[in-house]
Amino acid sequence: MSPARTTAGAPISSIGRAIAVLGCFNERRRALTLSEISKKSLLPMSSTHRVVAELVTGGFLVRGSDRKYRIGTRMWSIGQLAPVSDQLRHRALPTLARLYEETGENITLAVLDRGQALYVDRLGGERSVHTGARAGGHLPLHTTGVGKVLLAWQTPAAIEKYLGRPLERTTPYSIVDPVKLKKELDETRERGYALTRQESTAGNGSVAVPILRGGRAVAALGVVAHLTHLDIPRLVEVLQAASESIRHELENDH
Amino acid sequence: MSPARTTAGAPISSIGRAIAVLGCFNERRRALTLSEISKKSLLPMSSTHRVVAELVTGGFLVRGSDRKYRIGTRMWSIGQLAPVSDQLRHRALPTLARLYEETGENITLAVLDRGQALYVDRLGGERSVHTGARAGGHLPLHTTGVGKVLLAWQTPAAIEKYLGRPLERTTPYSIVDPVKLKKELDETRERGYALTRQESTAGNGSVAVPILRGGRAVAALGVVAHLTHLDIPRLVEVLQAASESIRHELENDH
DNA sequence: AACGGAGGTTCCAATGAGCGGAACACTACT
DNA sequence: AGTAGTGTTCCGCTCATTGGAACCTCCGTT
Repeated sequence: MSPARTTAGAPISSIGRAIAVLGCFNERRRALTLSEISKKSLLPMSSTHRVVAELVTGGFLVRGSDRKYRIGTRMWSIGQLAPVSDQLRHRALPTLARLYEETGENITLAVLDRGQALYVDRLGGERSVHTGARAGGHLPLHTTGVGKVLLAWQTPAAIEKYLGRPLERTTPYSIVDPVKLKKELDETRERGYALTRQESTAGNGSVAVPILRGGRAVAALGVVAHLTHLDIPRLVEVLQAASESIRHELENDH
Repeated sequence: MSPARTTAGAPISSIGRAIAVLGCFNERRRALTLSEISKKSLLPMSSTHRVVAELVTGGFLVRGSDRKYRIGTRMWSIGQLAPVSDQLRHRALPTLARLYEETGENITLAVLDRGQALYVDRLGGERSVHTGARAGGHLPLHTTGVGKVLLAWQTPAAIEKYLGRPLERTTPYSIVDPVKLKKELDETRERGYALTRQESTAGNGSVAVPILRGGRAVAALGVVAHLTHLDIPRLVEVLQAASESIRHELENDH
């Protein structure tokens, strides 16, 4: 009897293990030692060692001079072929860059993916604050500006469905009460943009606007900044202009 | 005896097969049917079916309504964690966007990766011409502007090594004679930028400049456009300014 | 309606690739 | 020298993986 196959109930295939290993990496832990991978993936060391070695051979992992493993260029390269709102990203990028120049703060572009906000692009690293958002990363809908926007402009049914699930708390300011969140979403829809104050990360606030098509948000555009920098009226203005501009780009020749 | 393990000499592990399947996808073929994958990967249909099914379960592949398979969001998401010139890309993006606004043409940023030009960013889709370049894609060093730049500013030894290998031809204008290419590289270094005329794709030309650090090109910045649009003096000027600007960005606070 | 072909899926017996425990290295800190 | 943490190799058992074959489901054609 082989323990690993009996522990979790469902037997895990070799490929499933490889994916599990790759899944250990995330925005917080981009470099892992073998033991860390072993712990996170719940695989025995020797199995981890073998799987990891094969992934390195395939170029999906690389081992740095610090002996830690990282996601390899090959994985990035193939990943780029995924259809992740390609149109949107291409059309929006120049506008995002302009926003970044104007504000000097983190600019984020997110879409709805599997009940979370998927950040498809993010501009502005060192000049601005550190946020949880990363291109390729997922964050909850109810704690982020772009998330609240994406949720507010969904169908009522989809909103209800989201409210029915447990709402995770990430800071003391997170809105985790379904009733309060529903009210917040209504207000967001009314005023046309969303605000957060330390609901996702301490010290930060955000403003976000939807990119609308047929009454639904196909994406959300946001600015994250330190609370003390947050000039809301100005940001709302530039964001709404940018959103309009992207909407036009999307409508042109397509 | 299992044929698949004896055909190619080296036995291929389950994980290796999965990687081979994912490797079937490329810029030309972003959506594949099961049979196409089977043919390309040289795996029997039933094996392909199983491997693909597991990759779908893991979110590394998705099946569209056209029944074709595509790279999944999960793969993109994890791939984003790969350290692909992160600093460079973040710092350069606003400058790339400005270049795009100014020229309206394809702007590319590439680095050297495994003896090829790896496009780490590309701006400007529909407004401009169609090129072979794609963020995440690899192209030969000797047929592209950014490639010639990356090669020209390597060590003499690295250049000789490259010249020793067979040079692939992609258009009738490609330079595939090592002697001519060496001369071309010398000229490139002298004048400070590279030019191509239909050497990569028919009808297109390009201008490219290096982003230098310590006498070596850490990256190359290029513009690809239809030959008739190619205002070389102007492009050289804006590219060199942009290169300078990115070089400064890279030097600041790091 | 019958045919044919291509694409896709399921089945199943055989088997060897993957499995993980154990023993072994290597380093670092004490 | 001792201990703890990390990484690597070995090896016999076994079950997941394998691929041929049968089957299914759409097509367009006859």
